[in-house]
Amino acid sequence: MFKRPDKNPDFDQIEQDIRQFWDNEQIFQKLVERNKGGERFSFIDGPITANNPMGVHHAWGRTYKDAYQRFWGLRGYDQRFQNGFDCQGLWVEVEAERDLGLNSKREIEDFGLDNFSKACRDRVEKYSRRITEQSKRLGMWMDWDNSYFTHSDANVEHIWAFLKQCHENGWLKQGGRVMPWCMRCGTSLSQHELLGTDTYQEITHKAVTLKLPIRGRSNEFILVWTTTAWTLAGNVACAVNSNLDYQKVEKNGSVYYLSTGTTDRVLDESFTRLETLKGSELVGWEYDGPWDELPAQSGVAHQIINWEDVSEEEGTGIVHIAPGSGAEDYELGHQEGLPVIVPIDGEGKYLEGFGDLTGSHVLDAIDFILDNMAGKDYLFSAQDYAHRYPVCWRCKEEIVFNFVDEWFISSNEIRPRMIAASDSVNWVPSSAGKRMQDWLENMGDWAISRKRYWGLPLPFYLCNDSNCGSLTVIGSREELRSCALNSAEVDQLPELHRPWIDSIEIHCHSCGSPSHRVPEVGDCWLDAGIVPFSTLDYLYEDQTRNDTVWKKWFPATFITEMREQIRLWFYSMLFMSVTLEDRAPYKNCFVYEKVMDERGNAMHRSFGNAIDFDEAVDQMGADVTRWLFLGTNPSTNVKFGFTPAKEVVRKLLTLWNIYSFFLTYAELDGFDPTDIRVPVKNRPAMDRWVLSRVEELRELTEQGYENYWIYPSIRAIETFWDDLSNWYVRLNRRRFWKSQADADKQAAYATLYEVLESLAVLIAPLMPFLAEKIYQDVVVPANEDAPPSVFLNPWKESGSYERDQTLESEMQTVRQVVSLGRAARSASGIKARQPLSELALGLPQEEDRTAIETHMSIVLDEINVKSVRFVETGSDLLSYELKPNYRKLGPRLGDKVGAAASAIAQLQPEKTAVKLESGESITLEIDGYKLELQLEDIDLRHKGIDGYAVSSEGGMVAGIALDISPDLELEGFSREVIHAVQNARRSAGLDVSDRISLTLSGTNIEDLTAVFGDHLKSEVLAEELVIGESSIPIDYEETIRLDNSEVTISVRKIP
RNA sequence: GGGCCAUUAGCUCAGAUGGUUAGAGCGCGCCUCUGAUAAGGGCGAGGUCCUUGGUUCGAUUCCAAGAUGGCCCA
Repeated sequence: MFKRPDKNPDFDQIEQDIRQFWDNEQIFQKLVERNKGGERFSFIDGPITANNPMGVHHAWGRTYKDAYQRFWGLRGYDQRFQNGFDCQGLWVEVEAERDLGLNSKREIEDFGLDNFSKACRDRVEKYSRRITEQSKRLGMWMDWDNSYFTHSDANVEHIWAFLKQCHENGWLKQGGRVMPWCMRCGTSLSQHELLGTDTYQEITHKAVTLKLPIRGRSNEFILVWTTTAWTLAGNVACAVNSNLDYQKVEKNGSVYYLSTGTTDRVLDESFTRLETLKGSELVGWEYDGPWDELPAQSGVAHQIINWEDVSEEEGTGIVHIAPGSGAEDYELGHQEGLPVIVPIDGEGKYLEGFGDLTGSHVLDAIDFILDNMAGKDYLFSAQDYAHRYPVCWRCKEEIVFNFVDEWFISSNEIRPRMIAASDSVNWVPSSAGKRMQDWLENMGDWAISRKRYWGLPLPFYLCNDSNCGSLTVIGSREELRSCALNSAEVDQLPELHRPWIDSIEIHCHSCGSPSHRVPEVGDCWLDAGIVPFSTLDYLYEDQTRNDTVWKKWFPATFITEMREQIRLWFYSMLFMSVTLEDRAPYKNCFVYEKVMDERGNAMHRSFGNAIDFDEAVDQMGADVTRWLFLGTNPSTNVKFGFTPAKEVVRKLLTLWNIYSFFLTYAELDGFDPTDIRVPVKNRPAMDRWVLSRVEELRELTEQGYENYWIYPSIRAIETFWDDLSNWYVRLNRRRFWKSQADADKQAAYATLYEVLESLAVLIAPLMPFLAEKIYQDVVVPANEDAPPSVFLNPWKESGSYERDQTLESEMQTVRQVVSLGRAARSASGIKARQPLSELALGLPQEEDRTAIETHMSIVLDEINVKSVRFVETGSDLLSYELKPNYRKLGPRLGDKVGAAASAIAQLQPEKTAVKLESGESITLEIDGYKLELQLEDIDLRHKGIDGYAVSSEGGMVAGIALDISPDLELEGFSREVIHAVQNARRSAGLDVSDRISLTLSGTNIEDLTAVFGDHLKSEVLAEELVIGESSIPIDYEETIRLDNSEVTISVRKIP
């Protein structure tokens, strides 16, 4: 039967044991099997990057993923439990490069693309295994042998099909654009890659102000400011805002132009204002470019143009325009018909045609550039300038903006369809949906190409015949095979990756000439975005049938990730799904925030405040980690650390103590839960109350699970087990340890057993280990028919027990009155152990009095009084306060309510109270109106009781009678002695069930034992009570001093 | 410039369909209980519920503007 638990739980050991148990007994497999064919809960896992061990920030999301999947599993829903790994793209490449000691694209190519691809593949295989183990440690249940990997051929093929669809829709375009570009990685970054949290850093650049000669006006210059001096070699124009005012100034003998708002900042010394001009007056002026002598600059006419976005916040109000090196510059240049000069190559080195600059790197060229400008006397000033500047999200090198050829998917046609699809999704919290809408309204074309290696090979084939040059987009491996010059080569491909696939050539769909694949690979968000299709065999079954895997599981019932995924995974899935199926691929999308350290700062390795996942679970345990995450409001950052974890442990110990209490006595008593003979309706009110509370909790928690908003339930569960511990167990302890094995004891055991069983199931998805532990120790040993795991125990739908709301509210009143009574006792200054004669209560509400009468024994016990007296309204003892009931009177009286309030304050409270209580109404006169008031219109508050130590709250008042009769005094003495004996037992090291022989001597002991001897014996499990000197050997003796007596206690254990 | 979120006790955070005494935990001071306890209970100190307007009989709660902080876009 039951085993007594360890006093101090070793959570780590428990979790290991439970995990072992699940493995040995194949519990997860049994669950999956049991639920097969049931209603479906389709979860799609956002792939975790298999590039490093998982961190605590992953653990937050994975806790949610596991909790909701376990919940729907408990309820019998069929699920796929498929985990996903993100396996290719720049982030994997960067880590693989680091491992291999490579530091540029050339070194990768020298190393060999086949070797490099293998290294990348090895890396993701290694870390996917590692993450799998870590996830198991967290308690995550997944079908780990069936995880998906985004570098799989299936994934590649499904993306090809998507891209082909885009091409057929006419959305695919190749074009030159200015893109954020990482010179180290040698690739451009997409819009969403640029926007991550770690993608801006404080960087210091030289801020350069040039004075460029204006043509046809000798000794007159425009002042131009830039923080990217390397782009000056691509300057083709300067822009002013035609609406701004500009100044012509004289300084040190030269004449300069700059905007009025910037003069004081730019010209820190003395200068003379000569003239004010509108920006529009400057438009059309020609000036000498900074690098006119370069071949790349030949034929460029440098002019001042208008641009309304020019502001005065920085610089001079005259902006240098380099369409090859800035996105806005490019747009503007395009409108104005300006030439595009591209100064650098992919590594950041100046191209041919840039004179002495050619071959030097933009990050190293600044000194040369400054010297050169100074030599031409173009340099007005230069100083260090620190600002937030974008860096590569993967390798942290600073990026540049560079004009490159990339592939794009046009977003204009799909935009309204995506907005509509997003609108159909239940976003939790709803602000996530607003963010998605905002993102969709502003999204640019999707830049899908990367000039890299380990990634999706874009299936774009360009005809080798320059007269044709047609683009063929391949939609599947089979199509590639049928179009290939040599189909056998396709059959021999080890995988659909570079470099192997690069050697395949196909027939141009237009002219039949050989066509070659473009060298680019795809954005990794294509890889992740396709999974609602690729993992469900979308291409591999006939989707006109109704019984396909995809039809069964698409769209996902539920997905969840952290908020930045709105513009990443949620976005790319939505894009692809709307393209292919014109609908959202998920129904409920739950979004949470970020993991911070316990003080709310971002976790960084360099700050020393980062916590490794392994360290976290090892030290706090998986259940505690999970509980900490689950209890956080998901729309705020979680403050994660060992200090908050300690608090969680403390809360968990309350639950542990209840479990431990139950097992201790159930073992002693040999309680048999399969033989419960007391039906719930025949049990004491306390039992029915706590069972009703479980039911309330079940309803609330179930809603939390169903609405993907579980965190308020965490608090409710904590409150429940606190009530269970400090109200139910504390008040009912005696029922468990008393010696008679009667129906009352049966009822107590049965009730606590049922509560623990229910609670274990309720919390199982949240803290699976402790829940399973409780279930294994409380439910399984005593019941052969019990399912072997808490997770195979069917979820009891709400309503399986009746709630008793009357009883719940009665108990609420009782607890309120007990609390008041305690406060009154505290005010009396009399020790709680001393019984007193009377608790006087003034309770204005009839139902409150009824509640106290119904549960009188609880009140008497808790306050340690012999009787309760209700002090009736009108009694001289009671004082009152009358307040208007605003809820009633407000709507009825409108702006007269203030006048009514002052009239009520004038009333004589005692008389009015009696009148109202007897059912009569009273009449007030306000502003000439007669106002009739009933009892319900007045908030009648009892304030004090004369002659008692009192406490009052919310209109209730409790008073303690202060007089102590000799009988009461003796009883108080007996309780002191019992308490002292109990302490002695403990000091003697006795077990709670040991029987003793007890010897007492001291003042008044005879009087005491004459009245309370038997009671005393039964309380302390004494079989024998001797007064006076002990004649037998003893195990322990002590003398204690009470108020005005001294008692010697001797204890001997009876074997 | 636009969007989203937050602002409540020393700290961390709940909460109120709008009703006149706004809560918890931690921390602090005093008291107390204990035959489940790494515990528990009571009392106390500590709040302009960010500001200003509006709606309303009544606003900390709803609306608007602003401030501060965070996130996102341009």
